Amino acid sequence: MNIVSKARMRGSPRPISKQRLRLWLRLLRSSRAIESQLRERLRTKFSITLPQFDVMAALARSDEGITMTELSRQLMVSNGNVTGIVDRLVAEKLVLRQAPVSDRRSFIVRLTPKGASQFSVIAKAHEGWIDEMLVEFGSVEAESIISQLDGLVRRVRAREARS
Amino acid sequence: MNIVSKARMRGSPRPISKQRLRLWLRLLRSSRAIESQLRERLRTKFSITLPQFDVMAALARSDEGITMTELSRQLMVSNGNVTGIVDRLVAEKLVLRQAPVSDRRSFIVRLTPKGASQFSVIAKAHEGWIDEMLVEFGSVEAESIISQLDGLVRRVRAREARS
DNA sequence: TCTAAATATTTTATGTTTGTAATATATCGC
DNA sequence: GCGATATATTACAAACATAAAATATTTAGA
Repeated sequence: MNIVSKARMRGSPRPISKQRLRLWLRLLRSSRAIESQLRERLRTKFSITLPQFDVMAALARSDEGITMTELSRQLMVSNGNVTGIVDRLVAEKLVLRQAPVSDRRSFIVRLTPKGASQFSVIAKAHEGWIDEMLVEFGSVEAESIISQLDGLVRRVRAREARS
Repeated sequence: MNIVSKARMRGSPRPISKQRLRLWLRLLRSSRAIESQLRERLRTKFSITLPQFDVMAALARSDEGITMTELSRQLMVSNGNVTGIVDRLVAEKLVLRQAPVSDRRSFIVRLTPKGASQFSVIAKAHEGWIDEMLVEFGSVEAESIISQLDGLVRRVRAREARS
């Protein structure tokens, strides 16, 4: 019998399910805190929204560009949604849609040269902001939490597929 | 000199700033994965949105109700936004606005009896879902991550105040 | 004390992002 | 070719952010 079960038997006010709930609330609060910082800085320093930056980051990872569906999958955002974000980036001439010859249903989205060069500047600043905000996390801690969160996401996705 | 700096000197492909960036991306991905699960379950099982649930949860923590501004602060959501969410909850008769005698600028928002009783049912299910999703986190791990995330939020808030 | 400026609280206005559902078009399997 | 599937867009409503406006309170100064 572990410490937690013993604690519950003694009527402790902190059963494991409450602790997990607290963990979730902290996870949520941290994400929101970081997101709102990023959002504000991207807006004031670079006049771009966070979702738009996220799209550009996904595109920057592959030279040939990626499809709308793949974009939606990577950003964990509905596909109907990606359309609007890409539309605005296209209007700014930061990305472009290419019709691939193989499949006329889909579009390949790519960074324009202008988009790529702007992105590299913004990404550098972005990395610096994150580095500052997460400065208390050392290498070992970071890797440990990363692997735990990966496990969490796998579990949630499996659950999702089941339902 | 620590391991990380040594690794950087040898030209390692994983400097600490990249690790922190990865940590941030995992944090974001996990939150989104959990959020989308919660959102879907709240919608299908209880016909309520996640933000509406969040508001009810904040209200449930204090019997006397709280002001719009306090609600906005706790949810980390803009105040202009809370108005709409509360409006919808008022329309459903789950919460009500009360004008306090002391300060006629503000409103106290409270759960109605109907809201309180519905919330307690939903909250129970919610806690179970979280418990399942975070099942891989034990008590010690959870507390450790919680305290690290608390530190992170403090740091981000301090940074925010400075700028 | 009394009034004007500063501050606080909320709502409204506008635009972007989000989700779900429905639709249009293209591809694939049979 | 035809039905099932895949890809993207459109339609609609909720949620979000920022900024401005409306109202109430507090503070400071004459």
